[in-house]
Amino acid sequence: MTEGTYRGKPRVTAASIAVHTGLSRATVTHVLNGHADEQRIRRETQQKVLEAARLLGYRPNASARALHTGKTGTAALIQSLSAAYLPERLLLGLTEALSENNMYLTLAEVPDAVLDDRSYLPKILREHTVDGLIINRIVDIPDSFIEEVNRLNTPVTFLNVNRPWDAVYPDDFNGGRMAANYLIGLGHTRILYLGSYVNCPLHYSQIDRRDGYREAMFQAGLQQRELLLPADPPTHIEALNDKRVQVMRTYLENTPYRPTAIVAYELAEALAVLHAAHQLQLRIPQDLSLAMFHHHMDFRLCVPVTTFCNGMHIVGREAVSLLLQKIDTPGVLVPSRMVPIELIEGATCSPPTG
Amino acid sequence: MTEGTYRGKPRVTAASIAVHTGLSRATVTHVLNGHADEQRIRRETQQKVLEAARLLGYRPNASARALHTGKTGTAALIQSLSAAYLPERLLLGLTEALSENNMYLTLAEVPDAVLDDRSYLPKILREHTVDGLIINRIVDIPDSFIEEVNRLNTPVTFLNVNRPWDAVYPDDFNGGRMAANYLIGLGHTRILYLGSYVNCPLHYSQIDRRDGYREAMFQAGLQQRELLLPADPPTHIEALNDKRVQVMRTYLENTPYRPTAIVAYELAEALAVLHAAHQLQLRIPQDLSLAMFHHHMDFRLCVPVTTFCNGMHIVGREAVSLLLQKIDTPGVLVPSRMVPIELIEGATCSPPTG
DNA sequence: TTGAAAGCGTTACCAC
DNA sequence: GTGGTAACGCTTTCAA
Repeated sequence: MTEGTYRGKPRVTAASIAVHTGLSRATVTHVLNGHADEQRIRRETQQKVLEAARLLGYRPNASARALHTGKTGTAALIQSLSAAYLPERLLLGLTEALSENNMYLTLAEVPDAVLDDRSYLPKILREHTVDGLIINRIVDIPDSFIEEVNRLNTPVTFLNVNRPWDAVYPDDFNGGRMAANYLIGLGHTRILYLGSYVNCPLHYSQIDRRDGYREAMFQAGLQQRELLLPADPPTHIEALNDKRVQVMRTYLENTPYRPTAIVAYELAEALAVLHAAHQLQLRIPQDLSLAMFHHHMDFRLCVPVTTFCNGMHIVGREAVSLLLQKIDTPGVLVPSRMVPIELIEGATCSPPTG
Repeated sequence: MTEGTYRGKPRVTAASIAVHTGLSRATVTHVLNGHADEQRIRRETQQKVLEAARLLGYRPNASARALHTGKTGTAALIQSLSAAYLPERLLLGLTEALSENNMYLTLAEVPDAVLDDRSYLPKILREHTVDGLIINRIVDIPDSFIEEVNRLNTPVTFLNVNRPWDAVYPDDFNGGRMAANYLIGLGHTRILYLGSYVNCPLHYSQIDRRDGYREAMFQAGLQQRELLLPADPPTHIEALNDKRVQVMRTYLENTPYRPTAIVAYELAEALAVLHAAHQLQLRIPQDLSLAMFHHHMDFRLCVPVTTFCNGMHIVGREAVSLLLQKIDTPGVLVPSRMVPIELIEGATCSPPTG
């Protein structure tokens, strides 16, 4: 018996079609793969094959093809379970670009413990399942992990990490400069950079945005001011009396020469500003301008906060393009690509009054 | 030559190990698959095999295994490109549960156009690439699409859609009741249900939450009040003068016997309430209590809004469990599972004052 | 304990 | 134009 079964129904393979049409397997696959004309197969025969395929509900078996071609047609997105940064647009950019190349994205969350244990590799890396890996901003990737990955001989691209090779990430340094210069251009001189304390090693974006801000302020001959809010509230209870808003309010109340504009590292900091300002009856933007970094302009906030957008959609697409390049010509180091930050004007910035 | 090459380096297969150790292929795979003891293979031999595997950097080829077993070890998440609802916790629940069963999640976004064109099936459905499909809340799934999917003989689970079979979704009707009863329990009598107009067919959750609210109010002998905000602002310009907040404010200002509590359909509606209340100098919760539905308590808002949480993490896990069941015993209809809504108390609800 | 061999569904080369 | 056939890497049954 040459035909397997599935759920009681016969499994339809290329062979089934051959049997059904009375042709050979080769002829069938030639037609199915579009080599029909090249092989000068009769129109009539082609029709017969296609008709049979449709009739029988033939679906090619991807595993079999993969076994033969050596390509699975998938890329894996690897990220740490606890600290995943996966905005919808990033996901969209990745799947979209992969799909345009007839590939799929496979998700592989990695428990953090694994990253520390140098002897253990996650299953997706221990097997030969994907054509390439996209490693997404694993905080403080251990060298041992990178080493293991390199030994795999599988093409790898890094996402949202500022490595010199094989990475795609937003140009946050220039973003920081842009944000500061934008406010300077509006006439502000007392501009605060607002970040947060974190419990883990700094992400490059935390450094670069701030440094870009510093550079712009320096160039303009303005005094740099920086404030760090307490770390994000980890638990429910702490959220109830949000320390972060409190710190922000205290700062705005007590600082001599109160800033007239703020560059916020991310949405979380911007929200703290909005709340503190509300509590202090400071009007935005009349009394205080606010700009932030984020992956999109979030309309649901009801306040269109002027946003320096880190183009995650493009980051995703570029990452795929870089990965495909590495799959095509393996073994070469590709210079990293930076994606420009883009300003989306909102309603929270205006020239300083008074 | 029996060994293929990849990037100039020899490709390591089970055969390589056999050659390297001087054993047969079968012995090697027996050891590799843990059938060693069962096959009573010498300890010493086992060691030799494992050692060689480690040394050569052997990684089993998933395609080859899949070809033989008929299982690829992946499930596809199918969703419409435009209206994807993919909270992180849902994704986490899915990947987590799949990973516990040694499976992966493959993402397959489907352009909306495809859903309308009954003759066209997305690539992932046209091929035999995954063991099962998880179809996520595709707004208004056309019957023709369901029909096509059923013809595939591939196990399917639906997510966030209230179908009687093969679906997993939050119990939004009971959620609506819970929310209303919670506020009633606090002593409120003037409770508003707040939704939004939408441009597409209603999602079941929009109906069920409201109906649950209605039922609870009816049971308590209280008057039902409902307000629909204008549709979400689609463009930047419209966001600048947010109609939604305006409508909300007008309502709160002008309604006789202003509600003392509001049940909001989702975060977006809750934010409109928060902003309108601010503008009207209404204190929350003293002057106005607020509860909403969402997939988690969003701490970044700085206001811990009392949240009726739709347990997307569990929904994801249950969907996988249901899918696995369908993969194991194909062809049977499985009754859908509803996931209970869970209350997470915040700081926006209190007994009415005055 | 170990080895030989068949087969999974596709592809592609090489005869006819 | 068409039809054998080997190969991809793995699993599993059956002999030895």
